[in-house]
Amino acid sequence: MQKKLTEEQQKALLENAISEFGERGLAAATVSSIAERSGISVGVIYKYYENKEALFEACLDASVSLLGDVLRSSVTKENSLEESVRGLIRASQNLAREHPSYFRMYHAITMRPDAKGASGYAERIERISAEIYTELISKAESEGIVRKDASSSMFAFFFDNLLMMLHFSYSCDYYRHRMEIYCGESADEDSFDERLADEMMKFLKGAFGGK
Amino acid sequence: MQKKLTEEQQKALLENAISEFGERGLAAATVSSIAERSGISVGVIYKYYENKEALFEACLDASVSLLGDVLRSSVTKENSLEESVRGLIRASQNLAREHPSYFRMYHAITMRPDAKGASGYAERIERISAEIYTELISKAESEGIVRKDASSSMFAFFFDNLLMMLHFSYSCDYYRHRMEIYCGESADEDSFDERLADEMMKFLKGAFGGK
Amino acid sequence: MQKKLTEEQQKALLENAISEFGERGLAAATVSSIAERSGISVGVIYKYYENKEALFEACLDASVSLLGDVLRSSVTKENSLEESVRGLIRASQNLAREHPSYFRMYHAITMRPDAKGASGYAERIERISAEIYTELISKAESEGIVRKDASSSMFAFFFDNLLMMLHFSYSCDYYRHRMEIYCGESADEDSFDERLADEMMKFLKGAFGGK
Amino acid sequence: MQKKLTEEQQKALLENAISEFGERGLAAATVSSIAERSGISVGVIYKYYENKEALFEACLDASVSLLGDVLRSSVTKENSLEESVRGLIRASQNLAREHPSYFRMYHAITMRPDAKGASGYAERIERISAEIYTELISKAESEGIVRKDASSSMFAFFFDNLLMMLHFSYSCDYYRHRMEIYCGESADEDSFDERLADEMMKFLKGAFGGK
DNA sequence: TATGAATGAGCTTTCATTCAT
DNA sequence: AATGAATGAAAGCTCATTCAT
Repeated sequence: MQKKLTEEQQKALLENAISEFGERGLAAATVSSIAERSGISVGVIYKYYENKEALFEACLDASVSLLGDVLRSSVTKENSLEESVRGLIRASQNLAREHPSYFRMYHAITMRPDAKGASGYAERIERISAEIYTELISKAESEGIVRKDASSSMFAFFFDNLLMMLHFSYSCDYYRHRMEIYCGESADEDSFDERLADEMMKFLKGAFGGK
Repeated sequence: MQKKLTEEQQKALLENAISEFGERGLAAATVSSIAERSGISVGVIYKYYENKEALFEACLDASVSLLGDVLRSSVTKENSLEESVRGLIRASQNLAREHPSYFRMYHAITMRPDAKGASGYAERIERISAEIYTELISKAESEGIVRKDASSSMFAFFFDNLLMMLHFSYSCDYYRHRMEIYCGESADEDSFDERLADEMMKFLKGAFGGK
Repeated sequence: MQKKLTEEQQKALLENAISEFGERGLAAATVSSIAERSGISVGVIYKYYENKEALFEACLDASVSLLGDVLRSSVTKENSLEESVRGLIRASQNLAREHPSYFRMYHAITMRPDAKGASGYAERIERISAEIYTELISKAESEGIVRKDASSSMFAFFFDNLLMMLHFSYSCDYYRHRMEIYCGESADEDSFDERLADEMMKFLKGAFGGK
Repeated sequence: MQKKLTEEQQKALLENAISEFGERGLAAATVSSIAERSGISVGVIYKYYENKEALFEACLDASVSLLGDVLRSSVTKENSLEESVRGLIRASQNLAREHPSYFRMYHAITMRPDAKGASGYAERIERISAEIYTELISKAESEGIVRKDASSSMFAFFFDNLLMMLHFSYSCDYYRHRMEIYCGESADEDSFDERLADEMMKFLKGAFGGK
């Protein structure tokens, strides 16, 4: 017995919970498995979180925060639009390789039918996206690259969709496998990520550049 | 007591199971709820499917088949490339509005970490996509619209990603909400679907047409 | 596995639950112990009763019903007031010896602080007493034995108090022991019950008859 | 951290434990709630009492002592028999209104089926009663009021029963409600207590005076 | 010596699965 | 062959008790 969960243990708890939830989903994850992974007792989890649901929410929070931080930081004022978008893609690839569970958590929410939980998170998560896209659009305008015949909001939607699928493709077994089918077996090599980023930039430039 | 589950009852079972799994996910769905929805007994489900898992797999199979059929049928030889792609988009929108659970099932697959289930399904599903894309590419070639500087496989991947997100956006609460944030609250009006299809076509034409 | 809990098993379940609750009280009683005593599985209890609380309520109902039936039947129209009261005492003694748990259940409710549970039962239980006392009072009036200087409602209260303590004295270990201290070690002999009834009649006659 | 629980803190602990046990019963009461009520830590309770059970026993002891003290003191040598009995009744009413938990504790003992706890307490408690009744009887004899045809031990038993029910009627929700049904809704007014005492005296005088 | 967080056994409840009818 | 009640393993959660500080 220890006097108190150390800072590390608390972090580990959250990290392990994210893994468990990411792997099994809210319903199938078990609190005792999370406790075991974390080397602590079941009971103590309930000292920190009211119940399994609350732990899940905390995991979402943590994931969303981290994702937000990383993605936001790749869109700096110094970079050009093109550099920013490429930075976003590369950061996504790296982050998803390192913390696949964070994205799987994200993926997991989207299954929930309830407006309360799911939609509440939608707001929270999209607020991050919004910040990023606002920045990108101002860049785009200052660089004079704005296709006039397009709905910028829908194009932003498509862009975000592509990014999101990139996240899943790098973090969920299924999507990774699918990506390999499309893009070849070299999916875990490092150069692959560069190549994919290149192609995605081409795709986006064409889409946004218009004719 | 009935002689045997009729064809209709078996179909209803699958349909209801898809709804239940689509709504709650594998873990949270209950066999007895499925039985109840279907107006049959729990016991008989176990005569047709070894266990809950097997029923789930059958639902995946059924969903994938149906989606495949519908999507394939929207890419006919008679149509031009543009007509085919637009057909794919419109069919996806309609199908997802009518049978959201089919897509949610699809979504559910992607949660599974195991190579057995997930990867097996990846093959199965992508075989369908492959057929479609083979057809599309042959159209593209015959129409002389092939951007030469692009990796066609990766561009196909991006295209499929966009389509997939379209599916989710029309079938999962979370993604629908997100789409509304991007594209406005009119998301359930009929004209909205047309408009979105238009914009998506523009996006794709730019991307594939390149400069 | 049986097709269905037989009528006997259902009765046994209730009976055993009454014993368990009577012995340990609501909080300390365990559902699995009740299942074990009854030779059935835990799960099936939840098919018959929504939860432990509901089972407890059902036990109260059953106890109260039985007590009511027995006590009511000992106050028949044919009997005189004196015979009726004595009948009530003797019936109480016998019933409490045979079904101590029924009275312990009764005793158990009285611990509950909530007006909802406890008071609701108070009404239900006292309705039974009310019927009995109404009958007794009409007998008393017809026999011309009514002390005029007394509050009949309060005297009824005292009488019921004495009867209640009689119940507890015959069904709870503590009260039995206490009765033995007062009335001698012969408390479980049969003649003792007769003697006690005699003395109680004397006590009551004095009280009600006045001087 | 304090040096040692002060006298007051120890008393408060006992007092609060009595309240908690009185309100919830042994099983439902929680040690940490008692600690919280008392402004001390859980751990220290285990320095003073081996376990929850032991604390409960100590609470019983304390309750019984207090009740004994108060009741004994209302039967003083100076008072006549009648004054003493009335004093006992009035003291019971007041005490039960002020310290309902003490009586609920007492009530709680009676639930315990074990000879160890329950019977041991019976002895302890009845020793107190014994002292009181010895005093009362000597008064009765000196006043020449002794009904010769009655078993004095059984009559004492009945008398104590009435007193006990009085205690419960003033301290437990259930019994209070029941008393209101019998004696009217005015049960919490002060004059009510007087009236009830009067009637009880009449009842007892009749019973003991006999014809 | 007091603290109060950690422990983990144990309780209630659910539900996949079985099998007597 | 279908039924649906019974089974019982397993989960979430609580709280008496311990012990590092």
